[in-house]
Amino acid sequence: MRLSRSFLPILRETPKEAEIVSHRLMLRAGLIRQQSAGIYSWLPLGKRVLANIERIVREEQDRAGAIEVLMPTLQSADLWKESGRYDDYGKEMLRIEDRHERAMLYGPTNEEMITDIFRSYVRSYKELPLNLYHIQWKFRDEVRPRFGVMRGREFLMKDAYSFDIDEAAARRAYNRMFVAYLRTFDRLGVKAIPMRADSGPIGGDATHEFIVLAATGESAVFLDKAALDTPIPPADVDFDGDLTPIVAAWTEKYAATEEMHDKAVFEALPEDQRIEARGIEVGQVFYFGTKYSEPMGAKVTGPDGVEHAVHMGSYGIGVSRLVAAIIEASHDEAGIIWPESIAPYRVGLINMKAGDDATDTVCNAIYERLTNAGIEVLYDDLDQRAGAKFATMDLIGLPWQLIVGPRGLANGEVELKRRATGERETLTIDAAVNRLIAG
RNA sequence: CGGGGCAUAGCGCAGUCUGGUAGCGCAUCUGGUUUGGGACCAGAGGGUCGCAAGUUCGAAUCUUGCUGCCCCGACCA
Repeated sequence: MRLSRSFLPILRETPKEAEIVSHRLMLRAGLIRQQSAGIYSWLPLGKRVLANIERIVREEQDRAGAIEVLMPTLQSADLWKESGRYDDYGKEMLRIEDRHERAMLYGPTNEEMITDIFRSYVRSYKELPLNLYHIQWKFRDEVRPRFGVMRGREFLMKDAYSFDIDEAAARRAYNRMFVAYLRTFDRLGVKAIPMRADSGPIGGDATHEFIVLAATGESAVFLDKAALDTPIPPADVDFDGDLTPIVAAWTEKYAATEEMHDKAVFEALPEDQRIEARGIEVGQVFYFGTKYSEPMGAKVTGPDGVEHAVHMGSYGIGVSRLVAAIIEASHDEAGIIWPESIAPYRVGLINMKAGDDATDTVCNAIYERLTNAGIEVLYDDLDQRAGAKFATMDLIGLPWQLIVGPRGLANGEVELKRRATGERETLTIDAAVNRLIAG
């Protein structure tokens, strides 16, 4: 994409409403625009990041055997009356009336709807296990939305729902999502640690929150340092096999949110192994048994010829929140530092003297070669001063900057800068292009 | 939902106390000089001062009501 033809409204000054760094940077780098409290438009650069996160989430869900669907944002109140949550949910649920005065709502989550889909079609245990997910906008009318998309009212979430014949099978489904989440967050370039979370009446280890450590995180967390070095399962992990050793490797190390914190256990750890930090919840996995299948009549016939209410779990990833969480965990004074996997473009090509025939020609050639090689390039072809170009490129945080100017071209050279480290290397044009193509 | 704060040009702000022609910086546009870390000079455009009512000869400024937004807390992906 040529900068001259794109829409990248960057801000030099920080709008005053933005308090935390991710929010400031998202506004300044032109990722989002606030439309109302907790409600945002996604501008081109932000949209690309969101799409990249979605892509990785989707790949890992698919790998783990989950199947994508798409449910609507607006739901009928009837289903929620069946589960009893229409009255329980409270003011967080945005209630709407249509022209026929039917009670509707903007979905804050989809357990009821997915359970309805399931019960409409599935009759036999032979069709299990089943895990359906979608990536869709949710609305929760938060009392106090804040920190930009970190706690918005409208947010993009991946939510998966598993259906199994019994608790043992549901545990396996839980483990599949647990492992998928480890891989997903790792690929997104963040360290998200699964932590024991408050599971309400169900008890046990039926739920984990995946938390990214960041100073501006909303919750206090406590963990064993060893959790940070626990290996991430490989891409060829066998989701049909026994995943309990992987899950156990993570869950046996101490890691808990404030609500679940057990001081005695934590302090039994050697002092240099204890980490007290703050974190951002980016995902949660939850086993809740027959909480919805029972009241909503989602049953299958088992091998015993008897109908069983299915055991369910739900698994969420805050896709839009992740954008903010990743920035919180990866930025510096100058701006965002995108992990390669989700960067809106991999390379920022900077033409130091737009309008100069020689530099224009070289830039165009490089742009074409990289683009043809499938590399996403944002080409800064604007006629601006060097300082402004560097500042913009640092702000939007593309992993690589390829700097092309008359000074270097005199020797047939360009400069390649790594955003994360600031390292610069002077290379021939070919060497630089090949380096980027080689990855 | 309790407490606090803010609302003036696209963005950041001054002016409000003490009523009297709406200002500054950045951004934008034009011309020129510049050109490797947010240039300089000259000129220009851009505002129902959040909305409504009131007080007054006169309201950004005083009064009342409303709305929007932000922060702290309680609550939550």
